[in-house]
Amino acid sequence: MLSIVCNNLAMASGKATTVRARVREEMTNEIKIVARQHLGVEGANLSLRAVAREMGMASSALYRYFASRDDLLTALIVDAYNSFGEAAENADDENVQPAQRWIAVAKALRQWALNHPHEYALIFGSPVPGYKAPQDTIGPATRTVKVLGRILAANPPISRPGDEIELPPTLEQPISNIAEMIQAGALSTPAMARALAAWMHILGSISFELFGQLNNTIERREEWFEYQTRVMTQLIGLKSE
Amino acid sequence: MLSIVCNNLAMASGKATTVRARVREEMTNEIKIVARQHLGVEGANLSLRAVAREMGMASSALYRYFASRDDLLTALIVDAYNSFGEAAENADDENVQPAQRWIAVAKALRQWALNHPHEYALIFGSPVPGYKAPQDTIGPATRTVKVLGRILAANPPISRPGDEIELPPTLEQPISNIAEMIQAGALSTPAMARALAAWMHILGSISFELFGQLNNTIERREEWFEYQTRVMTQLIGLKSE
DNA sequence: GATTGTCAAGAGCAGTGCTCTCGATTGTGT
DNA sequence: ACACAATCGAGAGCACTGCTCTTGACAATC
Repeated sequence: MLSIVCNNLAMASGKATTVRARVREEMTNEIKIVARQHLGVEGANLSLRAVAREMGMASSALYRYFASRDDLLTALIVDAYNSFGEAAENADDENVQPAQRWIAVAKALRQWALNHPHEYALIFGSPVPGYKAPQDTIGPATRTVKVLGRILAANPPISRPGDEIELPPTLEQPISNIAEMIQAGALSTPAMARALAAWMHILGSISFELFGQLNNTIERREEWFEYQTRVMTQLIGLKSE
Repeated sequence: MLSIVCNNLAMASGKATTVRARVREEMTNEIKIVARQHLGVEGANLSLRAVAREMGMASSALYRYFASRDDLLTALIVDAYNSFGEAAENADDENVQPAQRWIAVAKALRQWALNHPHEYALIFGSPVPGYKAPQDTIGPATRTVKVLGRILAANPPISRPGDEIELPPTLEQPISNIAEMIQAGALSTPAMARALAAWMHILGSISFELFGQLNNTIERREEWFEYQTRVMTQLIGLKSE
């Protein structure tokens, strides 16, 4: 039954190399799927042996596909980043007013986190002990912020009288570098800085809720999150309808 | 040599019960200290056996003092919450202007997190897998926000024209409940809501930096954090200088 | 058809949390 | 002062973990 799944997926992926390569690719995919499931019920401490057991193979055989447990974790992290970024991309609609655009993306990210709590914890939670994030993760990691950058670039924030807190000169360069990276180079540095603050607020707010800090305080979390995000869009200076 | 340390500390602690009780109390303290050190170099996966090894005793003997590894972790979490709250309390100076007060506390919290990264991860990072936060933690957890509440209560935020985003009616009650809890009941609910958003921004910003998301982007992190926090105080409506 | 590369399985090592039992020590009541 | 009870540390042991190495079976290639 495994082979059937493998063949189907191999067909879908399109890469028509040798049969062996296709099977191998499908095996690694299967492993990641099972590992993701185990991550969902077990938490961050993923057991290779348990994954192997569920797949009906010896634990040692897993090492043909992933050099170590950290390697498997890295693969899951990359996938999580991509899935997170994809959620943002799908939620973004260019035909919507800027503030609503930002809020919609933020809500989609929160919903993704609620649907994939352990994968969210994998990328934005405390780093796993012996693990060092490899270079593979920085690409997919920028995918999400690029969506936000697109919103900012398309709708340059209105200047907000009274908000002119002088940006320290030493921060000018790094902030404008970030603006370049997310392809919103036209933004003023204070606007970019406020947008970054809003970004950190989004992640902080999601983490706060997901990691249990909101228990026994606020129950209407969706509304609370949306309200907060709307306040932050006003801080950024995004026009609202 | 261990007994000497124990006696000294027992003298200091003052509780003059039986010798056995004092030694026991000091043993648990000693265990927590060693565990904290191991937490610092090893990360979240704390090894009871390693702690016991370092203390020169059998791993099974540890179970005389902590019923399980989770129990030891809980003790460390409670201590961390208290230490975190204490840092906030010490940083708060009533004779300072409101915005600067808020910023000073925020900076102190960030500094504490930088000095105790693993303890910070313990309380604000992803929850450890099989662990359920017991009731013991909610008391020390509110200690920090009460400091912020004190600042808000002593300096009711000025109303900010243009920021009147209607707070959803369903949020009125929970928000004012929070205001009550942190003893800032006089605050308006929108002001309280904005302060909460600022609080989540602080934690999000610290986590962002501490968990490595800021790598290769911003180097002047102290200035960056302070700038952001100042922006947020303006959002709250705290008077500056 | 023989060779080469790939794969899964098993045994084994060092480590983990945790339980149980067994002496030894200490504290307390008579 | 003595006996009883409570406490404590150590050791063995169980089931589990990540990981390595070796062995044998299979498939692709020349």
